[in-house]
Amino acid sequence: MDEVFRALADASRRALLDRLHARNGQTLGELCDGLAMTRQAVTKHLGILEAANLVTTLRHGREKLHYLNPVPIHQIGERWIKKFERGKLVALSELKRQLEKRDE
Amino acid sequence: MDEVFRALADASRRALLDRLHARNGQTLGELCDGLAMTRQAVTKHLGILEAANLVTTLRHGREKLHYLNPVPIHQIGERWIKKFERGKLVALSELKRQLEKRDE
DNA sequence: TTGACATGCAACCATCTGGTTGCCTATTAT
DNA sequence: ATAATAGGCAACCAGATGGTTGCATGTCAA
Repeated sequence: MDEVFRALADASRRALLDRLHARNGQTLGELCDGLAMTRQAVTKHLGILEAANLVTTLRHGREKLHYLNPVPIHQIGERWIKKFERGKLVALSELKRQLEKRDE
Repeated sequence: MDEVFRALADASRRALLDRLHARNGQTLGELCDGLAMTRQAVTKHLGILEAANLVTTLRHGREKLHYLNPVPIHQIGERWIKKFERGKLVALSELKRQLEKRDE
């Protein structure tokens, strides 16, 4: 879980996930295209995404195909984001209450 | 948006958010209780959470009260997580398809 | 008013991170 | 066979990060 959050904390990596979301199964070379980064930097990012189980790879000859695995993202949504959804209005009203009693 | 992801990338900070979710409006001292960290470390974490707009503070005399703001978390859910929800089954079936044509 | 309490500020430190360069290996096409 | 292509490995580097310690400031209570 921590690995997923960490992996998502970098904008370059989120961009890579976006690219795979747009077109799944891209090679390393394809994923490098147009990025202001070395291939090795991209390799490292993909390694981190893979370690977080957000990307799965598949060797096909000399090419390495990358596939997005959205399950961990979904889990974060379920196990983490949703927990804070319900509290939204409650929290705001409580803050309002506190602000109002500021000058007591 | 990037700041929010960054802020959430640390387990200590997520724990602080959890604490505030459990009981909103805690002072710095209260938030430090039971944590294996200096007060200053906690201060820094709270500063990062505040910069990401995940926490709002309110001075009350010599105390500083901390309030959770779940809106950015909600936004991540809306703008980011949901995008990958729909693709889940699609991606899996596509991966399956690729795996099957592996030995062509 | 003076001491205790809650927090703020700044310097310092080790380690992690994102990136680079240089070279090596494996596969494909001519 | 050989050259070009796709990718892997390892060392190195600057700057960010998470943490510490020491001291200063502001506020409340006796």
